[in-house]
Amino acid sequence: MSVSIKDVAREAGVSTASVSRVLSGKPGVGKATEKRIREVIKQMDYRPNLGARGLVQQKTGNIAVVVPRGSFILNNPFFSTVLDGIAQGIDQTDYNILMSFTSTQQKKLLEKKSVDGIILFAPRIEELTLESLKKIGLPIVVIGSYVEDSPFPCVRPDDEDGIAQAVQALYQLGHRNIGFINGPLSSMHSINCLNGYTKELNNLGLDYLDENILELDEFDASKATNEISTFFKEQKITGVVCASDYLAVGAIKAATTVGLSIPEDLSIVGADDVPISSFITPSLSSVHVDLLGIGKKAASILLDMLLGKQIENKEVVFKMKYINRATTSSPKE
Amino acid sequence: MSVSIKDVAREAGVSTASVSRVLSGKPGVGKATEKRIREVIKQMDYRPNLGARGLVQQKTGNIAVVVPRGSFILNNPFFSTVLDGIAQGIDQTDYNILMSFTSTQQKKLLEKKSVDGIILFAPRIEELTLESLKKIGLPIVVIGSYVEDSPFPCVRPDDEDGIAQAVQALYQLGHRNIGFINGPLSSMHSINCLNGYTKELNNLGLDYLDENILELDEFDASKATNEISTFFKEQKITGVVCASDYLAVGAIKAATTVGLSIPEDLSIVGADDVPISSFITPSLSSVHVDLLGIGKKAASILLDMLLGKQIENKEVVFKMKYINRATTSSPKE
DNA sequence: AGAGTTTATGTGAGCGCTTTCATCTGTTCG
DNA sequence: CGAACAGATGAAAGCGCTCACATAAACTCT
Repeated sequence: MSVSIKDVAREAGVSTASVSRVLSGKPGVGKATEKRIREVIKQMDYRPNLGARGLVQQKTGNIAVVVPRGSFILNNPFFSTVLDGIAQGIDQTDYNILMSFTSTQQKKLLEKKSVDGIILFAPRIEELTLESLKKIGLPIVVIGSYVEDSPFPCVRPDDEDGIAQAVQALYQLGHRNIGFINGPLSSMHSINCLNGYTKELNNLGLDYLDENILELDEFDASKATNEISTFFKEQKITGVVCASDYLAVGAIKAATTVGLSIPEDLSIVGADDVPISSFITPSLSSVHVDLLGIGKKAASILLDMLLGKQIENKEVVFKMKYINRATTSSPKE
Repeated sequence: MSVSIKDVAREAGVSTASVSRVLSGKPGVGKATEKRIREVIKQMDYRPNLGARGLVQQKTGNIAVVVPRGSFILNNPFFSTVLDGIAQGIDQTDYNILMSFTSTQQKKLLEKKSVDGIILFAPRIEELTLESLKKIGLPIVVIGSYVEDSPFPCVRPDDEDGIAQAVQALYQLGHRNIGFINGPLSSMHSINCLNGYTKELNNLGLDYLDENILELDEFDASKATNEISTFFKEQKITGVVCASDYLAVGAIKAATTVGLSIPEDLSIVGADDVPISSFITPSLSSVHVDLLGIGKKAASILLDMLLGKQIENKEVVFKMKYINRATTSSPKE
């Protein structure tokens, strides 16, 4: 049995109330008493039991970060960078991050009362999910997918504009036949990217060709190298933009496989500008977005909600910016 | 105010004790009563308050995963893959993962009573840390760095043997002048790697040359490309093994920068075989280890400790295995 | 100096739950 | 048919903490 507030109180010759006051920095304790209490606390190595505190204060001190199941997302730097941002965002608070991986664990968390709020990584939110989320009755911030009538604030990159920038960048380099490798349209991100691609094509007066688009089942291109290879063989595109850096890395590999050299034969642009992108060979042209900032923002919104503040912006969109690196160049004559 | 066990009890016309019994699957509740209680629970959408339960049961239901501060580690696939393993390991239990980033947050977690056990990612454990860890008095499993007299079980890859395998692989390809790019020797991992390198050189009857070794300040080679470039320019090595895949990616970039082509002019081997390694261009030869397994094992050990079981193996070492890919070949004549 | 005010401290209830113990009912069996 | 027992249920204590309230002590001001 570890030392409790009672033990400290007894040892210091005061009531538990006074100890509690010192602990939570509340006023109403004499200088001398406070000093003595602090000494006893340190000397006895006393640590407050958060569960008990939570019980009376009606909060847990935890916020859940829930991510879709599967090693893919965990390994995805998009996720880890945003998570890092979240961590930084709550660093100065008393909150802890409770990780939750959907499927089994989501239930655990959400079917019990163990968090005060939730940050949800969601590629997409369906009606059904939305309903059950509402039922939870906790502050929720969504990262990634804005849903029209969602009551939950959302923070996400401006994918649509990002992809548009990528298309435009290729156009300005002289490309006229620009392909697009997308993730599954079941994800909002893919939908936004596709919109960006289509719109910008339109803006530039380029033809939209179905065969220039490859839609993969997953964002993890490692499984799709073959598909991408085939895609490249059949197309006469000179540049391709990808809905994520992961996809772009897969594209590089596939292109190499079919004997295309980059960027001479094919220009490739990624999206999200994950840290390693600038770093692989050849370094990847991509569309940068402040992932760390997204995490921080999500955290700060949730924190505000937890404080009961009214959230003005239901949707915070982070601007993206094209970064030119070594996978892009003007097309060969 | 949300619905509590009392509300359920009242609604079902029983005592809270019975509801509690049903909840925790304890015997002693009649068939009919149980059914009624379950219905009421569902109908009222009742969820037990874990904090309150923890209070009486003297546990929190959380285990902490503490990682060193800094985006690097978070972005490191080594970490995320192991974390995934941990998550899988506790998936079937009632435990939740509380993330903790050292510096600020470690304190939060450890200076309060909010977890039952800890999984600690530690590049190295110093005397001082060891002492304070002991004081915590919680079950702790360390990932990464075994310390001689540590009372805590440790699970880690067999870096020493892994690097040795890499050196040997290069040797068998015909390399006789084999370099080594290491992380900071402040980390046990680096020390083990260095040992493996040195020993294997010795085994093979190769000369150990100080100038063939580059020791970087960080494991994040993105910042060290220059250093690596310089290193390559000055050396006449034909092959180099790196203490991690990240370092290897940096080495590829650096080599390219100084005009070395891979693997013709220089063979490169990584370590840890992180998912993306097989995937970059050229695909990276590396030393594979079951990172997911490491995570699972760490979780299962901690779970055992939490159950009060005696841990037999204070140290679990995962075998590594060299994987030959595209960054290695026989040296040019 | 006495009423009023501030400041320091203690008391005790109660947060939502589990668990021990007592009670009550119905069975079994000699 | 009554003792003995097993199973179902409830009453109540208490986990460690906070907080509203009561009390006591020390000032302030006219």
